Amino acid sequence: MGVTITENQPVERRKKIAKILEEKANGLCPVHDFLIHFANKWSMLVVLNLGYAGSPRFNELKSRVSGISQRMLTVTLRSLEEDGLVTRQLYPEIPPRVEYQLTPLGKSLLDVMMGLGEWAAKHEAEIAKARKKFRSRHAD
Amino acid sequence: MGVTITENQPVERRKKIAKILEEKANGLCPVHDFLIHFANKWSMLVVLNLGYAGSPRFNELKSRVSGISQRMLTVTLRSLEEDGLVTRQLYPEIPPRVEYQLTPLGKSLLDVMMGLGEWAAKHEAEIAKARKKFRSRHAD
DNA sequence: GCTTTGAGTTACTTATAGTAACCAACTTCA
DNA sequence: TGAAGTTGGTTACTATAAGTAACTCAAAGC
Repeated sequence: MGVTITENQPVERRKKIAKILEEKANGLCPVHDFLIHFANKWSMLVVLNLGYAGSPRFNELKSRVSGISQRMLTVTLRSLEEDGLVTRQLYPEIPPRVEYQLTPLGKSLLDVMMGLGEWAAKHEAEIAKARKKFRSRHAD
Repeated sequence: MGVTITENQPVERRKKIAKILEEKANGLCPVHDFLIHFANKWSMLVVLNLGYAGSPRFNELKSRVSGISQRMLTVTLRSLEEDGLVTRQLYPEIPPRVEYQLTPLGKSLLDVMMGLGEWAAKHEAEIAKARKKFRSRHAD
């Protein structure tokens, strides 16, 4: 009843996260370092979409990830490839055919990302409500 | 053995995510809409740090979230407050005292974020290896 | 030859992140 | 008296990243 939600989190888990966040390998904690590359909407949406699309071709992926431009899809895919989350298979035909796929590492991240996607979908209305409230309070 | 990791994901779950990503309320899918606000390293790191810091004051949080500037912390906290993830408690003293705290909504997101943090820590070395490999292949 | 095709580039504009200096108003110390 | 320190910010500016639109390549089809 008066129990807060974080208390559902095992204390051990919270302690571990605290430790990770304080840890610094070559100047940055691993979470920070990863988020620098990955914490942007296109990377996340591309991983999420690759999760159920199999091994789509470039344009197929482009039409799935609604709103993304050709350039940003290229940039995002290169970055994911660099981090070892995605493979790029080029078939040297003309016009070219290129297929993208999650690596095992990418698939393991997908599991976590799906949680985030589900959270976003579940709490959509609550967030919208909060924004509305905030804006009416801060309107002048 | 030859089984890929995504196959560990129940098919039902993948289908649901696919549906969510295609869904469009006022032009955007809820995941996209949420990520526009939240998919940046500072928001994620602030939520993660608030997760174990209780209700820290502004400067306390600033020193925890390593590398964040005063301005970006302010901007990030306002955005989190707007989305209903964080509360801001101002005590009108001088010098001022302000305490930040995750809301229940913020705490529910924390659960998911901890998964992401743990993933990043676990796969740090693998990512570093992939980056090195990518760079040596693409060096000219 | 002119058009289409897929998977990108390139050049350019706009938005966001990052840096450094400044502020308010009260307390402490000299 | 008056200079310096305190906290939680702003403001003005620069650097980086995202977004937009036009262009490319090499072959196939008309």
